[in-house]
Amino acid sequence: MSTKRREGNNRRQELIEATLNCIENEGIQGATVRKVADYAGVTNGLIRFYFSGKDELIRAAYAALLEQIYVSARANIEDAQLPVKERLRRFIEATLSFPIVSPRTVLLWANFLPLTYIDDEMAAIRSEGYVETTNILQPLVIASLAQENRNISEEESQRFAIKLNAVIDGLWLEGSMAGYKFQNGELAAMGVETASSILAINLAN
Amino acid sequence: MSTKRREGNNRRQELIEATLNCIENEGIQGATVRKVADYAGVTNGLIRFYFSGKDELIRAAYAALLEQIYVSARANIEDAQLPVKERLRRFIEATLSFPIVSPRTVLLWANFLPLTYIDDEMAAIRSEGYVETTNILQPLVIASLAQENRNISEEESQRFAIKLNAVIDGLWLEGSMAGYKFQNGELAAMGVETASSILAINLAN
DNA sequence: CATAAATTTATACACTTGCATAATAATGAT
DNA sequence: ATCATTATTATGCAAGTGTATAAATTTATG
Repeated sequence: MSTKRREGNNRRQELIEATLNCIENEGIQGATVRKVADYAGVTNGLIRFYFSGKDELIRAAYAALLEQIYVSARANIEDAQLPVKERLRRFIEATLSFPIVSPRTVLLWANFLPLTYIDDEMAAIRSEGYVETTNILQPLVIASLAQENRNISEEESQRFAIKLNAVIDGLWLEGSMAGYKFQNGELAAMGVETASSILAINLAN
Repeated sequence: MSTKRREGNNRRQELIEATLNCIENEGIQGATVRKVADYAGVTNGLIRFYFSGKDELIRAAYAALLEQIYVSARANIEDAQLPVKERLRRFIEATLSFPIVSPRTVLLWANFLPLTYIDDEMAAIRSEGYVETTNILQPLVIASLAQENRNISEEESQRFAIKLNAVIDGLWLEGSMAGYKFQNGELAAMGVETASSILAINLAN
């Protein structure tokens, strides 16, 4: 009676990846259901079998993109054993390295961003992850400065977090769009340098 | 024989503004020739009278947006009489204030950006202005540091410019997308603060 | 194997898209 | 005022859009 799911069936995930590839290459305008189906090597009707419609497909692709970014950003900082300054440094380095730094990521990000101002559900997907990311930096800042006996107010730590976040975002943009300017690891090093200047602390290893 | 242009005829500029308004509200997908015509209060056929096609309209709108941004960014820094540090400070402040900092500007920027990866002519429009902007910061950095008897290499000044540009871009994004977080002038002040930290110089007035 | 369920394709439809073209209105020159 | 030029609308069309539906195929299960 109970219908078993066929194993190895990852069509849904394949369609999501095809959507991201299609948007990367053709833009959000060019990402029609037929072209997405082409990218996935199936016919367009199949999309309606796995998704209620194009809107749900786009939303799922956006959520998947943000998830991929968050996973990459948090890589190597989960280890609670690490010194906080090292965790902060690793977070900056991960965010300023491949695959977050890439034309693909920034292109997908730019293509989806306007949709979050038009579609409430897209806005919700964005804000979910936004809170998550914001809450990473501020505690690391507070802890890193506390290690140097610098106790700062809640407001100060928030401003530090905003500044660090801005540097990271800006370097991410530049590195993604003009990657030829930077050698391997140079962008991440500049991020750590700048963060050190802002916090008046030495984050380099 | 010579056909005089009717005075007060700014239809072309109106259509460009209508395009920007339409993209801001409906996204690049929603910006069809018919909707743009609606925004301008004319019928869709008229667009083909002033533009060879939709592509040319979009390109003209993008060029107009960039021009508006550059004009705002360069406001108040042209005066060669001003001390260089003040010019640098004013550039940062202008870039981190309305109208550059606004949901509209960041939305339009994000909507156009992907097109510059698909359409070569759009790419050309972007790179024209890109060079212009990049060449503002670096000379100001060199001159500002020289005033403090700090002579730096070409490479160093370039890295400083990239860092400053990153901070400005990142704060611009944050301020445009989460403007409720900042009081009047707070964002610009944070930009000047951060730039001061990066350059190890006092830019505040 | 036989049969039902799950998956995929094929086809059609109503609607939107950019663009072309002709008709109409407004303006300028003589 | 008349006429040519400029500006604007009205209408139509071929191609592309998302979606619905039924047919066909593959897979799982007895």
